[in-house]
Amino acid sequence: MATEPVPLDRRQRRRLETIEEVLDVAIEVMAEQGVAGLSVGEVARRMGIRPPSLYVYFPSKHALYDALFERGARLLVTQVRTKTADLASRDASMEEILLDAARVFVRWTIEHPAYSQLLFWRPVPGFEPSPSAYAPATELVTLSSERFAAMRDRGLLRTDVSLDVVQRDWTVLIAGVVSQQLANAPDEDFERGRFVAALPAMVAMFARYYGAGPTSVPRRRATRERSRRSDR
Amino acid sequence: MATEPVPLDRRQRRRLETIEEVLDVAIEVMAEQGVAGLSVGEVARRMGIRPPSLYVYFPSKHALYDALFERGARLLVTQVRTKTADLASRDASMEEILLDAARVFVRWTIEHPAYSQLLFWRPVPGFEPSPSAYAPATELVTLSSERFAAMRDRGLLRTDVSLDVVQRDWTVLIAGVVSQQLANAPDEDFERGRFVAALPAMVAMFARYYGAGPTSVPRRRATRERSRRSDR
DNA sequence: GTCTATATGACGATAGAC
DNA sequence: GTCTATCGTCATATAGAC
Repeated sequence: MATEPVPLDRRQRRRLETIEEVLDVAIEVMAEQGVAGLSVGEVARRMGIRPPSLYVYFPSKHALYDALFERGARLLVTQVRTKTADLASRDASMEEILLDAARVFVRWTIEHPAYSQLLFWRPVPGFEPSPSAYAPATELVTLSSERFAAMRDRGLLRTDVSLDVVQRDWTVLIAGVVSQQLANAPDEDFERGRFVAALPAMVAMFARYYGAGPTSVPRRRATRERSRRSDR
Repeated sequence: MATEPVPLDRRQRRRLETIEEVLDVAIEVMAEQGVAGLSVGEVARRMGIRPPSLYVYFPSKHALYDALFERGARLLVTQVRTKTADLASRDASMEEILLDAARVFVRWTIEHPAYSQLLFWRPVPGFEPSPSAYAPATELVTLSSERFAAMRDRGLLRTDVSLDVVQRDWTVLIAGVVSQQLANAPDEDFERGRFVAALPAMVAMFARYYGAGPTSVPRRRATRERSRRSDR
């Protein structure tokens, strides 16, 4: 008798589809106009609807940014989970594991510059992601930290440095490559990127510095800071 | 007899002072509202004048950004020239020289986040610095390259890698520290910055990798890229 | 050089009819 | 859920009097 057994779900699904479309178009606009150049009116225009209609799905522009932030982080997490090779099973070197992970990560950021700017820079004055939107971004750090913990368990990592420090320095390295590429040569793709090309060397110096074993760390010298008069 | 021997210069000087004030206030606004949040009206408001008056000094908002870009680069160049210790005279190590230079550079960026975002990121959709505004920024690269060239001459640098590559990787490293600090912990100053604290280690791994001598590069292994199925 | 006045338009967001 | 209409605000930029 009921021709539509779940009419509510149908409507909800339609709603979700529209939301996805809004996000797709928003990313498109951001890629062209810059992250801060996103405008509700422009999104509506491209979707063929009027600006007020968007407010049915997003109560404010900030909410739109928030959803974009969360979706970006989710997409990147998925990419890292999916595309990173499971090198733990084989006896891969630290350098192999890290270069693989770095390539997957950096590739995504270069192919999704709009998301990356939103995720890794601070281009929107008033905007800070909500805790729920930030959650998947935290997962990225967790993933990376677990990888380092696993490497330490396998004896690939120096044991005289905390995992937090290793993790921090690793993010600095990756952020440097991404930042330089997106800021100075945003039109180059992953294969041609001049700063992406620095990845192997960066990973090599990192692995040589933080890797365990006598060959990788020949002379363990303290790297504490010195006070120097010249630096103000 | 002539009480004002150079009245034209006086007027010109007054004009230059006003321009300087505009730039000061503009930086102030950018620091609070974000680089993209700069508005001509807000600058005028804080100066106690009307927006049209600003157009006497800057024909457009882009021209204002351009002047800010140039001034930022000039300030940074001056800082690097002035504050960097002349370690070439003494027989300083590569690590000492680089850590000193890095600290001077990074300190300035942390203490001038608005300039830094304008200089090193791309926060303003339509804006690209004019060639003349870009000139002092180029000088920064030249300065750094000359430093590496000097180190090579003194036998501190590996000779099997081009200076361009060394220079590129160095910028990646510094950009990583600055980018992470400004994006993730913009409220921390230079001394307390958690990513600034990564500098000694980053410099150490760089020096160990690119420094000359048998102790710094124990096992010269090729770091060519491998094609791997997992990376898309 | 500074002002008033204004052109011109975009923006985010809301009210209320359908 | 979508629309028209509109509010209120802000923006960049220009014209022309003083």
